[in-house]
Amino acid sequence: MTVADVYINIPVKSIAQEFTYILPEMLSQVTIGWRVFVPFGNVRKEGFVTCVRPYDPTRDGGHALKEIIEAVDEEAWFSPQLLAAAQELAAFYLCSAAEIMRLFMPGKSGLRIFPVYRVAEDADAAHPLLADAHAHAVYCYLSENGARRMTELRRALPEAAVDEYIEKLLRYHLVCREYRADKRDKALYEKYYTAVAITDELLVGLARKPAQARALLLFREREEYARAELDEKGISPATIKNLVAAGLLTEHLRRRLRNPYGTGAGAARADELTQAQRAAVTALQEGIAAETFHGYLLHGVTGSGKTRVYIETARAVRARGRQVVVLVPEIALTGQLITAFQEVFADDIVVLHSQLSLAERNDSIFRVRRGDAGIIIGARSALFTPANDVGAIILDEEQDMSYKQDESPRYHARVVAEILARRHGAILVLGSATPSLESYARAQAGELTLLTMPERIGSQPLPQVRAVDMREELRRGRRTIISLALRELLTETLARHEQAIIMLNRRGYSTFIMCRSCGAVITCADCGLPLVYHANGALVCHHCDLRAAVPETCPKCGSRYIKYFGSGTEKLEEELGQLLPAARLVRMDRDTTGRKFAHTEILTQFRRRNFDILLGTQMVAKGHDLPGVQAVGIISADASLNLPDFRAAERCFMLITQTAGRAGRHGARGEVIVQTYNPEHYAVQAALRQDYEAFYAREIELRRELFYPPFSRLVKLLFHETSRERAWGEANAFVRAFRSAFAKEQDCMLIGPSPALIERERGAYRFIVLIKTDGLAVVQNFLRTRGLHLRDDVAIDIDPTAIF
DNA sequence: AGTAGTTACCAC
DNA sequence: TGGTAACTACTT
Repeated sequence: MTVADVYINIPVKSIAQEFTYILPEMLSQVTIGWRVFVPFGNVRKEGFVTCVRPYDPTRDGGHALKEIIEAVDEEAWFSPQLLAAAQELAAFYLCSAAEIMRLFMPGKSGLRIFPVYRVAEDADAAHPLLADAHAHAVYCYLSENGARRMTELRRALPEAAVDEYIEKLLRYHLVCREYRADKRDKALYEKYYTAVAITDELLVGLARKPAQARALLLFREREEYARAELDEKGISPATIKNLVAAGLLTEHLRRRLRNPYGTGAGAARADELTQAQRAAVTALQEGIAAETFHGYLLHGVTGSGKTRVYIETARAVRARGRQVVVLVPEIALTGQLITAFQEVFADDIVVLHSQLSLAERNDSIFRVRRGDAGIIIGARSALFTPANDVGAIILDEEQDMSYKQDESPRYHARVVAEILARRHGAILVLGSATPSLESYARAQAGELTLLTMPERIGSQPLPQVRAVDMREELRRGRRTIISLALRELLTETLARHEQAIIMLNRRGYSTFIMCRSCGAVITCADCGLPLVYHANGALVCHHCDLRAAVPETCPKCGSRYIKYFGSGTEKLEEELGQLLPAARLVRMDRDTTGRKFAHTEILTQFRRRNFDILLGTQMVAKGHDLPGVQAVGIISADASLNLPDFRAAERCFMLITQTAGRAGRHGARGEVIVQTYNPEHYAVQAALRQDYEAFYAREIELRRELFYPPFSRLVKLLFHETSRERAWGEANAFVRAFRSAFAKEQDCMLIGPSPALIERERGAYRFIVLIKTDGLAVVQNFLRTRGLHLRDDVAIDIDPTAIF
């Protein structure tokens, strides 16, 4: 007898283990990496096969084994390498393997599992419950029609309170519930037609069937038509049907792949590579030829042409027949990358990100698996394409914090990319104008090969960056968001018919509202964060999206002196409108980009010069190529400097440098104004000079002194419980255990427990314990042995981006 | 996650 | 005593 070890596709810690099933002979094709349909408890679930082996009585004899019901696909979903990578990731992030494997399929599961109800075999038709008219109606419907879904029952018996009576019928075992599954991958098929040889004789024979003759004539011009094409040409379905019946046309089914991005021209106009680009490409080509893992850090200033290097990398990988994954931090950035790649690779590209529909993602994956497309472009989820022979993984803007997923499993795309690249024997290319400290330190240490592109293409100068000291503005009595200098720059820019970007990293109108009498800030009832006032009149919690009305009186002291403080993008938009009434403004923040492709629309409109000023949160700063922009204003890049976060300076430096990089990429030298309350801060200073090395040199010393990454790795533990005391107690119990186990280790520091910034969430109190270590594996093992990863009240975050 | 079985507590 | 809500154990 053969058995299979299976992970159940349920993202729950307490069943993060393999379950053994009998593999029936019918399913002998099933091996490692297949998706299967299995009974689990009283339900049926999707599972992933991790091992197929002979029955072993000592191991499997302890309990009765159930049989695998079905295979989900016609082939394995996971190659052995991908399965191994998933297991390695699960071990690293201390989550269940199923949680990682779910990432590899659109919609987290290949099956839609639903219950159906049917009359039980041994049902007692004389049961007293059936005296009830409703119960009887439901029972009769099921005995006449067989197993039926709840939705159908509700529709068929609207009077009968079906939900309630099904519950009762189940309880008395008159009806039973079973589970069926549908494949969620709904392939789209199109009908195609081909004709037999069309002779004149044949057409004469059809003289009395003019519609059929007309249809057949079409096939003299072309061999094959799709159903829709015939439809367009006015051939009726009946005519087609008759021709098929007469054997004159043959019908074929072909899978149609949805492709929301269309296909590109493939008309590559190849500009000469710059010297720096050539050097980088040559080094990368060597790595590609070796077909073993090697990591590169491509450090190129904004406008140095990193995209071109990615394209040449992809070209070299494709020449060897291997696949390429190209990641950008946000869906909004896929657009321009796709355009650039389509010029070279035409339809050898698939796009994958979470905003596509399930069907579109499934079709994209199908194209990759069939080998129709070798270049996968997308946001971090595109890493989890079941591609079997990847030669290069490229992360653009590798420093971007959105590469970290902030819900479970809390993976970082950079870590996942490296693990996958090692398994595939692929190269890893991390590209950035402002590399993360972690990556730059690794490059310095020789773990990654550093490729530098210090100049913009065509010797275009970097923009000129000036600081405006906002304390000075205030002293001169100017209280507006826009400083005098920025206002002048904008006026000049508009007069020259050029475009400008203004970045203010807070959305909404006023960022908090406070009582003037008692100083109480109005906070979110659910999570305790200050509520943000929006121009539509609502108070919004930017964490949990709770909406509230502005209170008439202070909830604490009852006074009526409630005032608005702080400025967000909405107020900025209003002020700009008053300051520059002729300017055409467009705002881009989370509130204006809710819809699918809204980002792209705004940016396209702006590129077409339908607007003069693009204002928004940090999303305006991210890598968009906007040729008309000569001026950039950064309203308060240093607001984050006050946060209790060791990455505050890094964030500030990167935000200024990245935003400034949008200015003057084509033609004249751009101008940037940075409004700041901390003009002498080293991060601001270095950003003004756009001097990455200077910033790095200063920052890395601070990190060394404080034992923060890259000198340590962080593990964040979040203890959450409905009872504040229990949460606090559990956190402290862990701290005691940790301290006694690691008493002698100097390379392991523990901070906390301390209340989380979001003190409450969904009714739970939250405490944070932060571990700094240079022996990450030892800490991971400690957590595993103590079973922390199986506890429902503890969330483990390896390499957290936010530590509060 | 989802279920079935158990316990606790209310109404009568 | 019955009926429900809250809690717990378990899934191969």
